[in-house]
Amino acid sequence: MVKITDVARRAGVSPSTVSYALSGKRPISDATRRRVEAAVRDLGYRPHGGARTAAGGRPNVLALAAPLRPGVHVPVVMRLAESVVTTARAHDHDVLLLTRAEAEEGLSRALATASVDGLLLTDVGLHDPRLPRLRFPGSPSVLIGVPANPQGLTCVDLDFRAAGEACVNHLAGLGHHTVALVGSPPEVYLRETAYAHHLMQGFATAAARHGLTTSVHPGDPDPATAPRLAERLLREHPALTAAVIHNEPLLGPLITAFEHLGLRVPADLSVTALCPDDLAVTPRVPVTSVSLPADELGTRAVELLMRKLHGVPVPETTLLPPRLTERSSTRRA
Amino acid sequence: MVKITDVARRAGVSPSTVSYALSGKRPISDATRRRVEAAVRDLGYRPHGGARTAAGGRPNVLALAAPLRPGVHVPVVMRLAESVVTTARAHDHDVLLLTRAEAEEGLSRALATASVDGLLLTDVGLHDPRLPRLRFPGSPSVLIGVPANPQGLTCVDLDFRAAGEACVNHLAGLGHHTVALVGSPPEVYLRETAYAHHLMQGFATAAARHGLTTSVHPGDPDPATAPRLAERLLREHPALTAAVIHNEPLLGPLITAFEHLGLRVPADLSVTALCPDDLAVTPRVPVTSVSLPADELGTRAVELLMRKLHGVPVPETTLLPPRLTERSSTRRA
DNA sequence: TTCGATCGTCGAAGCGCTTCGACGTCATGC
DNA sequence: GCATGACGTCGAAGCGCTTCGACGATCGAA
Repeated sequence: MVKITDVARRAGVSPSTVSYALSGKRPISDATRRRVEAAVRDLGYRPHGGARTAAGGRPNVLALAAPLRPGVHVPVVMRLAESVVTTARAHDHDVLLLTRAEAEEGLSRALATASVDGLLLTDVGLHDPRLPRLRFPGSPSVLIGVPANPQGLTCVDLDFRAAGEACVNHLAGLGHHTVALVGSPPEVYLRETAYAHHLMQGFATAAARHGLTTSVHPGDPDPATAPRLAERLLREHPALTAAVIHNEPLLGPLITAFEHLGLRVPADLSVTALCPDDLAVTPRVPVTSVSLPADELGTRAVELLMRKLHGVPVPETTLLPPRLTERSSTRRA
Repeated sequence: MVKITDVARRAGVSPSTVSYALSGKRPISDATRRRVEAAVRDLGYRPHGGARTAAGGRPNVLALAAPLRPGVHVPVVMRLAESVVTTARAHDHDVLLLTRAEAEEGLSRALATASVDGLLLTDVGLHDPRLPRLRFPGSPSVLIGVPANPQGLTCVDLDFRAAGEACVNHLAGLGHHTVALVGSPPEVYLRETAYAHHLMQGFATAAARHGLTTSVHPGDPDPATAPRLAERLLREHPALTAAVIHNEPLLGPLITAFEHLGLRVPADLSVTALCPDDLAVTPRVPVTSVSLPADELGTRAVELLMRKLHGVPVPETTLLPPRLTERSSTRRA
């Protein structure tokens, strides 16, 4: 292992000078800096992470607590994870992955052992049990999701409330009167997952404003259940002319199921979805949708966290405005 | 932050005694050990990770290089990741997540900065560019996947070759003569991903042995393409009576597509799959399948790595034998 | 010309931990 | 009763790095 003294010797300077040349925390002459950089390159020097941290530096690691709970749509989580890792790397940080059982104990451990600088949390519940820990000073964190009381926290998410409203507004604007929301799997609601709650709220609020008749249906994520669900929707709500679908695995199958039941989309039934853009264009009928910007969420979350780590104040809640793209699945009633 | 000297003071011993009491590297009297443990509990002491590493300890972190390349089935990767994290935690290790761009540079960085103890690699190619690095001593690693030349490496995977053979043997045993393999997306073959290659080999070998007529079809992972693919298969191979499907997103849709074309499964077409068990039971017809034991792979990989880290010799290649479960999608020709 | 103020560099100290050698204290075996 | 070794504990050194204070050199302002 090549260490800082090796670099120092080769560059003909002292170790502290090498340290300063690399960190830029004190002025170093151009000539010296170049010699140091050359030595670093030649020797392939990498500062020892542990030593750096021990000496009061930061470990340059973020923890991503992504509990893979039942009902979450895995590809979206993974996309988020990837964008988190990529963005973190751009800031010279690595990402420690915490999962399920970990969630609570893992957070404190990671912080207590000083092995991470900050925390990123996904799958936030309205009354998430992890929250109390996070309000403690000295645990810089960013939630991807907005709990019931975001005070003293930093949260970022798609504005699901506004997203729900946007879908309803769009449908109401097209003259629809009876609208169904096909949402996340029941488990997601049972644990009061924040986004599902906000979406439903937005949906309900906008529907009430427009005087629409609505119904809400948690959706089993198993595509095989789509025909049953479609059939039930039509039976229970004969006047149904529009649906909002926030359930990735069900989106395509549900449209297919409706069509098998003799409903043409969008001629007889208008559909809007809340899902990643690429998924919206996959079904036979490209679906009018509010996009779920997993990549941007990851990026934003990391950037907020980096700012916190640098002591820059950040807003308590950052909501990305929903972007509704009209495609071929909605039409005037 | 509570440090080892605090614990020492409270327990009335020296810091070194605390260290030994906790690590067990030297004998400590029961009484002392209990006092130390009590102090640790009372104070909520956690050793500082960086300091520990700096002082020659190991960071207790594994790196998981899971490049999320096009064509990989995300849920399987995620499942693997989760089982890796869980198993690693059971060994008191954390997991650093490396992704795409990272792959090559990230590996050396993680090792060079002494921030990880070992590496876990997924999505292994037959001639994976990461291999040379890994044969170097001082980079303990386990590949999840078996490259063309596993010499000097440690690999673990489902025995995809045997899995391919098992599917074909099963179908041949039922009297089928014309069998199609619907495989991974083209990208997967283009980068010579190990598992896809081995599966195809096993498929071909067994088919040859049984004198079957075969065809191989990479499958687009977009379920919407299933009808087209089904139609093409039947057109090009009118004698087709059986298929092996190794393409998770396509499995259900393809079966549906066949049925829409008037083929009953299994009456007219027998289908076997290579996929996680829970996916096999999802389609209308539960599918005879060789299970893809993502959990077990993750667990095995971590355990192999832990053994290497402890200096215990491990086999070069560990292949999990395929387990074929008969369900309702295959029948005598 | 002289006096600060900067600039650029160095040595030493210290981060929290582990580990090594040393040293007292007991049993034990003769 | 004494050497012997194992046991249990301690102090000091050191891991590789950062950071602090110091100090000569350089430079502009008076």
